[in-house]
Amino acid sequence: MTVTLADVAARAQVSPATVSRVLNGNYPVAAATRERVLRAVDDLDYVLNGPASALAAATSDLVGILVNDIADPFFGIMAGAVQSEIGGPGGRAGGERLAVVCNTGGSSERELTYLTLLQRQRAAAVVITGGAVENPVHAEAMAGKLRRLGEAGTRIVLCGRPPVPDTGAIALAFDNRGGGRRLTEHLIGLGHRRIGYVAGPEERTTTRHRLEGHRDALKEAGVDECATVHGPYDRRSGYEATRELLRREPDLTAIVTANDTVALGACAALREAGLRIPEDVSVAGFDDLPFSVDVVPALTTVRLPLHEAGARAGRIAMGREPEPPGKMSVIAGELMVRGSTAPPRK
Amino acid sequence: MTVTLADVAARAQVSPATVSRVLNGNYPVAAATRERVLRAVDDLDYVLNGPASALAAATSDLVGILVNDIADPFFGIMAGAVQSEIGGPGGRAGGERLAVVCNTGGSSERELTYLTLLQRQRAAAVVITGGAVENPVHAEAMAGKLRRLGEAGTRIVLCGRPPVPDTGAIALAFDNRGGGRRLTEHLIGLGHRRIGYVAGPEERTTTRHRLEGHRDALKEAGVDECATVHGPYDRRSGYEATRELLRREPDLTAIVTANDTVALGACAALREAGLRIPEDVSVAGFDDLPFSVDVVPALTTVRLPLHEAGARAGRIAMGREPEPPGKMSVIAGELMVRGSTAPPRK
DNA sequence: CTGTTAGCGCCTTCAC
DNA sequence: GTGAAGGCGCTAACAG
Repeated sequence: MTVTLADVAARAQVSPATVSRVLNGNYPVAAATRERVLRAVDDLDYVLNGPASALAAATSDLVGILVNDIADPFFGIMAGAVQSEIGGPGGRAGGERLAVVCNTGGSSERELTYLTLLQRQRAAAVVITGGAVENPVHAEAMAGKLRRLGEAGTRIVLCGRPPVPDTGAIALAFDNRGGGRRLTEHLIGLGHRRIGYVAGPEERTTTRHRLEGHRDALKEAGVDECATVHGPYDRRSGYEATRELLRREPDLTAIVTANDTVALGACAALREAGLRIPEDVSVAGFDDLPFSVDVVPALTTVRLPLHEAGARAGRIAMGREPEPPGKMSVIAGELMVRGSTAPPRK
Repeated sequence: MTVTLADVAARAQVSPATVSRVLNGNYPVAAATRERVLRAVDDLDYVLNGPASALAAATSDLVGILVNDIADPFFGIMAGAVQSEIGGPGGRAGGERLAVVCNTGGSSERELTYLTLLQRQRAAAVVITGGAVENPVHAEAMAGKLRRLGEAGTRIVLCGRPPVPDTGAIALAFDNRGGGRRLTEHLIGLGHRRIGYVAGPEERTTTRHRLEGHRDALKEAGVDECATVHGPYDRRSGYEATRELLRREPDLTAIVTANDTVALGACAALREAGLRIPEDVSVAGFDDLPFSVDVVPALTTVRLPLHEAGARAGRIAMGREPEPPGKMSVIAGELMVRGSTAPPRK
């Protein structure tokens, strides 16, 4: 059968409690005894039973990370950063915590389901990345779930979405509105007046805030809004939405997109239509994913410090960094002007 | 305090055993009773205690996924695919299994550490993605660890690395050698004779196999090997290695790289040196990541069916797809000829 | 510093 | 179809 802590205790001629203390290192144990125990562990190839200790100690070494899509670098970068900060000393027996990555696909039901699953695991913490779905019913359910998780002792950090009041969750929000605004201001500054917009899916905070920033900039400059098309945050959506935009507004001179991935699709559609970037049409993205500097022309975009934000979320989740005042912090984006935007042709 | 199964039982006026049976659905229970139990669960907002059931049942709902770097789409795509196949009916109480993603950073020690951690969690299965480190000591340790994991009932699937004999692990290996060979054959066919190679880190199966394929093609065509530089699988390495190559072999007409990400760095270095792609120098990648079709010129590369491979690994890990004969299957890559390669200038 | 004693919350034979 | 009882493997007070 599988070797247990009792077997180790027997071989080391100590009590099970002592073995437990050695393994968890949270208690003074004589050096000689520790040696003996460690040797026994080694001899027997003993591996602690995680569920058993989690049950007895009422905590676990699991940290949940909710993402829309782990294959998307936007989320992959944040997840990796969270992960890099949750290990190290501090946890039980070795201090290594494990990251449970949950792909929600952007569905609010799956989000809730995964939170329940993590609650079931008695996760030590949960980091929720990406924007939220804006729907009163779901928001209500979400708030309740977060509250219960928090009461059960799970620390919750939102990374890239607005706070959820009265839940105890810490929020690190990106300044999507400000970024969207600066992007469009940049275009207007170059002389563009007909600016198409490929937005993300509706009913999502990220989509709304970026779009609002865009509209703020237009309004302030007294420029009329051109066409806006919504779609998922993927390349294909950028491609199709751009074709649609070109159909509806043949005279546009610039396109702002929901994010860099969408921008890639937009560029492909423009080229296919025989339009040059940026000579005929300027294109702007959002996020500044790693590939964005390598496409030709390099993409003008808003850099979001995804790695830093994820790392910070991880540290806060582990209690290794103080919570921001008011349990909320806004992370700014940085406008990156590159080759994909230029003044419009006369 | 936290509500337990006993509380639910009391409220539904049944025994704890019955509640357990309803929740796990593995046992006949009268419809009326089930109703009552379910209502009580709802009323009390009861959430099963995962560690407790894992302890009692000696199994868990966790599936481990080892990756080098989750922020790299190569791994993100596979991890997402695995994840999409491990849910659904079959597990305990709801059937949802959780994916524990472990970033090894390519370190063999961390790989071993994570396997131990997953063993501790009594993971139902483990999928190990990416190439292996080729080092006798580590290989030995690895084989032992996999064997013990297997004996403890954890199913193991290797996705993208060669088999480890006598461990019971299933292997889905990519045909890196064949892909590398076809890529170089393509270049030779275009007329290239001075082909530089930016390889991945040494002592890794992926690196070695791709390089061997390259050399096989050279030898068969009677073409001398030009320079080869090793480095990590990242953009920066491609950039630096390419500068090094240009210094050592100014007359090269093509560069083959370890993967698409490295190819991006190579392209940047070439452009910086005032060289046009593909007019002055052809560039080829490997993997066919999503962005590779969007860079300009689009990258000639070898497409690996990452999503399909990951999904299959997930299904095999869950016992939902029969094991390949001989516990091993080779997955072919497909040569994608695009704009980044062309005949050399005369 | 170390041993003893109770559980942690659930599942699973075994009877009814 | 349902209840009763024991134990999964470990930890956390208490004593000493």
